Amino acid sequence: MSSKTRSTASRGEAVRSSTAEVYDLIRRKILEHSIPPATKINIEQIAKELGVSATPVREALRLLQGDNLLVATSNKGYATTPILDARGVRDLFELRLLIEPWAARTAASNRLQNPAKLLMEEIKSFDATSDSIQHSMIGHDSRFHTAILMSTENQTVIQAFEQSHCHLHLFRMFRNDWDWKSSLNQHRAIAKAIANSDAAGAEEAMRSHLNSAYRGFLEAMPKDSTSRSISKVGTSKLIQK
Amino acid sequence: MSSKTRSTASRGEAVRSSTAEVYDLIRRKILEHSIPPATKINIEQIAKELGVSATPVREALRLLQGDNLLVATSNKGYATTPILDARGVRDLFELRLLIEPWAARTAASNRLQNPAKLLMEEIKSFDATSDSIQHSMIGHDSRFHTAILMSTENQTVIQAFEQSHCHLHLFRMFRNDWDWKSSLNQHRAIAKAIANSDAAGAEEAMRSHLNSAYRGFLEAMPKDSTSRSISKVGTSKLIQK
DNA sequence: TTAGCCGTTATCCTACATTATTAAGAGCCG
DNA sequence: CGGCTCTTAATAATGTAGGATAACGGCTAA
Repeated sequence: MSSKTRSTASRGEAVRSSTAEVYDLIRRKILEHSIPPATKINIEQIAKELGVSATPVREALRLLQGDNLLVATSNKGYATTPILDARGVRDLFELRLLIEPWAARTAASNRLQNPAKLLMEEIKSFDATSDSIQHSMIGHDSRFHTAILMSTENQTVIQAFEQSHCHLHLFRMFRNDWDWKSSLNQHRAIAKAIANSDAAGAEEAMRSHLNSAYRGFLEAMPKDSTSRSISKVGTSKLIQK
Repeated sequence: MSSKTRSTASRGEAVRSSTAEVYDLIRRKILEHSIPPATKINIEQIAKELGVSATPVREALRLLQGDNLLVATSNKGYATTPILDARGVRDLFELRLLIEPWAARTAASNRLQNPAKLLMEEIKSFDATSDSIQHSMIGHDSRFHTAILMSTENQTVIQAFEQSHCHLHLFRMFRNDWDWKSSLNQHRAIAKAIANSDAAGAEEAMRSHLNSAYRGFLEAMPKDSTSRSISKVGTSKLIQK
């Protein structure tokens, strides 16, 4: 309580509310996979670790529930979303096949803000950093597909796609025996078609890329569907500044 | 034998929390157009009228914010989403053109749960009730398109589409000079193609229907884009049991 | 082993305090 | 006298603290 932490910070820096701070932190933790799927979230614990009351934490959790990043159960609290089952993967790729080939076509047709340069740089920068394949591959994949989608500048479609959190869910089922070299080649083909303003080629390259990825995930899927329980996080710090 | 209102209601009826109750009510109010667009929401007022504290109201509003039904501004509160501008309408119809023709095709291919019968009944029941064109037409339109989408049974796509709240936004710009007879005929064509399991025909009928609707909305759009202010609701009861 | 009781824990809600925004009015200058 | 700014009070959002209720886990006893 020494100097006023909150009042009159009106020097341009936005006064970030407690709720927004908690929201950003937990959202980041989930998307960075610091919190495993189907993990219970303890309100008090987060409140204590962040030094805030329970109410802003609860509001942040409600926001994350609306974002499809948490599921809430009455009188039981919140948990991260579970691993996708076979049907969920199928539904997700069906959505991707509806949106992303169109996005690639649109990107190729966009001569003013053609994202090809950005895509090439993204592909190049991936080759360099290859320490942890899982993180770097999904990270690259996410940035690559997002860049194409963004270039459409259709906020409605972008929002509809992002709320599916496809890269979060796919990361969770990622196997180390993934054929990432093949994926990278497909990315190159897509980027080249976009660079050449080859709309039909970009659309088709994206479609075949998604089909190939779907087949890969199907093969890697566990056959048993008995992983439904909510695991409780132990004494480990769930949130750390 | 205690007459506690909340405890031991375990006769199958779910014990609905205050937050869920507030959420359902306000959500319904918005989707039923009882609350105009760009209208400020007063927390205390709702809390008082529902006889609950402010906290569950705030949680419900956060959920609605996550649903894209409210927008929040720091230290200023919540308001319903504003009227779509020309770009918003364009983005929205682009999303519809990505999803709905596919949904119509899928519905036509679905021989087990073909929704044609349901669609025909929906069209028939519309002809009867024609007192308030605006409500009945958009209501019918919403049910018709939703039924087709639902028959795909793809929860991911359904969710992505519904979070756009297209019928809410389109209702708000609806004009009474709308050519609803033409729309109804297009619905008949779509339903017939689905009934005949004509996948290509259903897809094309839906596409041309959406194109036609988009042109209609473009013509009806106000040319000035100066309606940006947030109107405050007066002394009228915003929420009524 | 299993059913039932009981203490613990965490969620959920209420009540209150604090902070920020908004609107109205007084004072000042042109 | 009119318009502007600054001040101030009312209003509403945001955060804290604590109590009531439901779920969970371990215990005892049949």
